[in-house]
Amino acid sequence: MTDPTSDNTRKMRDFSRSLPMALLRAREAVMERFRPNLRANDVTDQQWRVLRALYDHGAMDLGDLAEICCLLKPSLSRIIRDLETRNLLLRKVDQKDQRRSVVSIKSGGRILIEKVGPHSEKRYNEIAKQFGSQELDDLYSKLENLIETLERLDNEKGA
Amino acid sequence: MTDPTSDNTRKMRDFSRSLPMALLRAREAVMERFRPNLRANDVTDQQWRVLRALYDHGAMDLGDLAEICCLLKPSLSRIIRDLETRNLLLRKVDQKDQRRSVVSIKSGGRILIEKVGPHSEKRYNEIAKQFGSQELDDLYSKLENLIETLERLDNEKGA
DNA sequence: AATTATTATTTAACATGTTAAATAATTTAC
DNA sequence: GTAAATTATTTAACATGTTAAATAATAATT
Repeated sequence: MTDPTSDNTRKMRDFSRSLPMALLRAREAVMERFRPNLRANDVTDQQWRVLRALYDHGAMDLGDLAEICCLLKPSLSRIIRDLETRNLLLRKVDQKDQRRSVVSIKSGGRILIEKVGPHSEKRYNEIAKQFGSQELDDLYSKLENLIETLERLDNEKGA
Repeated sequence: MTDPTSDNTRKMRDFSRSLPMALLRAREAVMERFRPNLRANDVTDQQWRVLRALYDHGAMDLGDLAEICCLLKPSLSRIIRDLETRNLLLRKVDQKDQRRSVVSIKSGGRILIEKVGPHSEKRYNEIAKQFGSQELDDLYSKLENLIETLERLDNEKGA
């Protein structure tokens, strides 16, 4: 019974059939299509998310930005410092609450988004074509449902 | 036209409606359920994947392990070093090809898996109950389809 | 058989993930 | 109004992600 492949009578789901792994693999498979374009323009995935969120939604404090970008605050803190140095965004202290920093995208950042974005759109359309727009929309909405279900559960317990 | 929220006539999909973001959020929402149990037993997500893969699939070389665990080789290299130190796995040089290292789980690792695994199963069942087993299976299979579609495309181009 | 190309893994360097603790401003309670 | 609790952000320390380059062993060429 020392052979690790020997039957352990399935008390647990097989590793390769796990939801977190499937989500991770799917994301990697998708991002593989977008990364070359990002890297060619000297932005990481996370830097892109930050700039894109500010471009789409306007100025925001760091807490909201972290939430929207799905980044932890310490990570965001470093990323903002870097992007500010590169003159892609502007940061100022909120005068109504001086704990808060509010950041907004600058023209350099906008130019970058408008250069990189359309290329990403093309890649997205390729994916939609191969996988099927219907299927893609359906997948997207199932993901949203899952997220909502899980977050609702959290809030009930947390309350 | 300096207001960043002003209409930019949708040349690009809105940031928050992006597939990579949805996949990321979904994964985070799910992992939130599993992490406390992992952390309480001193394993990171990635260390868990490695041990779990070896537990389920038996001894493997590092290349295959990286592939299965969805880890880059430099990351895996460090993780293996750490887990070996903690005596959770065994590593030896493949005598037929001395470039390769073959790793296998040790009894300490098995004990850990068998301690942590069942708890994770419970969490998984909670998710299935709330979201619906049907829905969950369907989501899972759509993810698999997406992964396959994208990887098939890669291989055609790469060839 | 020696040279070259390829393959498996590691090292190096820097960006990000993650947790806990530190800072500093604001709010609550007293 | 001041001490204590709360909130926003940063720092610190270590694990991992990511890319490029180094190492070392094998395979392919000649």
